[in-house]
Amino acid sequence: MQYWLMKSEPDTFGIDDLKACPDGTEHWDGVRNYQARNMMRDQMKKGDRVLFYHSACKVPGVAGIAKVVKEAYPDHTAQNPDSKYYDPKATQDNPRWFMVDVKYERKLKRLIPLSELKSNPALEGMQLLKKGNRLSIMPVDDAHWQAILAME
DNA sequence: GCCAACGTTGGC
DNA sequence: GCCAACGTTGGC
Repeated sequence: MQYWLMKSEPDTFGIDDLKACPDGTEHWDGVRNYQARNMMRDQMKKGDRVLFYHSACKVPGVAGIAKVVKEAYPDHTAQNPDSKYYDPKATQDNPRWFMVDVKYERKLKRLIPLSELKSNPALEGMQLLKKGNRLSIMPVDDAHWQAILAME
């Protein structure tokens, strides 16, 4: 079992939006970065748990927990010319982009702001906190997972 | 294969 | 809205 962190912009799709989905489950479409895609496609397994992170908003931080309920399959939005995630290079034979399904588990008791994560010595070295980090999906160490939940 | 130009992410 | 960091594109 692996822990992950996945970023989403709450103005577009936040933890409450996931919660509101049928069965609390939604496909994680729109990943258009190769590193993130590879991790999602090759390493994310059913049952893995995910920190749902709110990015590009007033108070960025960890908002809740979700879990992977379906492993990677082609991201069909890449083949839809009307989608903002359309990629003309994606085809049926070579879908190029993938997604997983995640299911809402719970919101944290409070949103844990990035500023607090940064000042927690237990989280030193965490990928999220590294300068210039722009990956929307990244693995989280067991110890870091525990340390974050201890901040609730 | 190099690298400049450009686009995007995301914190502040 | 600014800007640093990074990824991608495309000319050469």
